[in-house]
Amino acid sequence: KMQAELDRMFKETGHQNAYFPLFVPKSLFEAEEKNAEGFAKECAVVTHYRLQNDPDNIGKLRVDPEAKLEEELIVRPTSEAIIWNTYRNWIQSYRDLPILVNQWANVVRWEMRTRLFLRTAEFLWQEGHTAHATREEALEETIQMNDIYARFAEEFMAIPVIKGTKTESERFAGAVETYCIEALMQDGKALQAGTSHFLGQNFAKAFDVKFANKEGKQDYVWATSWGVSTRLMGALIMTHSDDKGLVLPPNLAPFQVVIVPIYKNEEQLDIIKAKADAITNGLKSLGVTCKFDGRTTQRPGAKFAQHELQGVPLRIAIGPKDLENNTVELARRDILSKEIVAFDNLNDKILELISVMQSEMYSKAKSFRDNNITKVDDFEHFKRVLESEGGFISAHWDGTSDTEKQIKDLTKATIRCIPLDDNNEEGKCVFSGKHSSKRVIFAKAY
RNA sequence: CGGGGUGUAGCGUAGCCCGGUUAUCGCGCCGCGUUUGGGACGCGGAGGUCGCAGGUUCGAAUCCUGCCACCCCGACCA
Repeated sequence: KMQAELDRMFKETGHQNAYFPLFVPKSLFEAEEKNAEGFAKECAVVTHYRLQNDPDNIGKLRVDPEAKLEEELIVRPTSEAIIWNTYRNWIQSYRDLPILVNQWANVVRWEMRTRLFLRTAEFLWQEGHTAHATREEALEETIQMNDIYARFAEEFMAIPVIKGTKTESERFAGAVETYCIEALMQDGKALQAGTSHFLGQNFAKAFDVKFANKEGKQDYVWATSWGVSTRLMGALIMTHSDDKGLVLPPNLAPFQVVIVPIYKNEEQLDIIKAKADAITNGLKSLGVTCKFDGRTTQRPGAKFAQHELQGVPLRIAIGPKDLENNTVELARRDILSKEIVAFDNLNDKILELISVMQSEMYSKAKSFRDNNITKVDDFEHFKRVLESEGGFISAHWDGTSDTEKQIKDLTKATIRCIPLDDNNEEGKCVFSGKHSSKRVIFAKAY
């Protein structure tokens, strides 16, 4: 569902999907130096292409030492290199531009330590790679895509985010500027939820991608790349879940409504089934997805618990009492409330709740986030906040990497982003006391 | 790589210090019956190289040695 919604948003803004190879020859990977250096420490590398029976260990296989590749293949940690190597062949003239391509692909980053959903060695993501004739157009694209990520996070995932740019030390390797959306998890730690990079002409120069502009002069193309990953699933879980399990916003739930029958005999089950069919069909025509949990192998209580665990937004229970009174029991997953609803009002009630739940989940997350942004003006306070409630810290920074690093070494907090809002405010750096023209967002991050 | 910890049935575990019946308990699984408005109950049943290898011993899940795997913390993480 997340993939489908994002894909739709990409297509609405003129992008098309493509797919590029998983393996990147080492020589291509090396071409953009900063990018290569940034990822070098976490690359899986293919060195051989064949296994054979191990003569010393019957029944086991070993790597055939004879089958060594002449050039190692890097399992893509990101696809700039292989894509720009391809774009070189696609672009000669400004008439070939822009190229607006996205790919859904798995990538591998051999992290020293992984963290489920948030930093897995292999993950699924989408990576957009665009090529433009002008700096302005590329920058506009970078910002547009960051805005799309923010909209997706807020409107579909019900996760409030802060849009901003990264500091130099947190920037994507090879980028001129990295835009990002930053979210705050329930435990007070920050999560980078998406990034959009303005690559300038760095990759075009590294891969020699030139085009003839309108004046007939050769120029390097301007580039962007942008991505979100299965990490968003971690964000979803860590923003909304409670002790009973997942809480899915209605806009993302695979099924928005589940119907659980409660019955004493086959006869009752048949009647309930007929009602459930009517409800399901009625909801379908209203664009609401609904399934009937008719399993005879589980009792109602077990089904309730399971659907809560899986985060189904709304649950309808229909039992003997409801058949008598022409009602159903309707339960909300987000606040765990239940009410009896007249069968005839059900559709209206469900439509209303779906929209209420979507917006309430967002406002709940937003007020949590807002209540956990602390304005801080001295370093002792800065440390105290980090040690207690955590969250985002809005503080002045003198703009130097040195200060940023010292703060990180002392507190483990990093600058999550320089917000794009226009709250420019003169002040003094929370660490060095030097001049600052804007507050930035610090936090401990995943 | 450094520090700490754990390996016993599909999952979670007791037993280990202090060696000794047929390896404990719960969940789950299978069968039959009764049940069904919040994770059912009763009866019956299946399921085990106690991580691996070696050693000590009359006897090892338990003691010793080596190895392997996994987990947590840290370093790393555009």
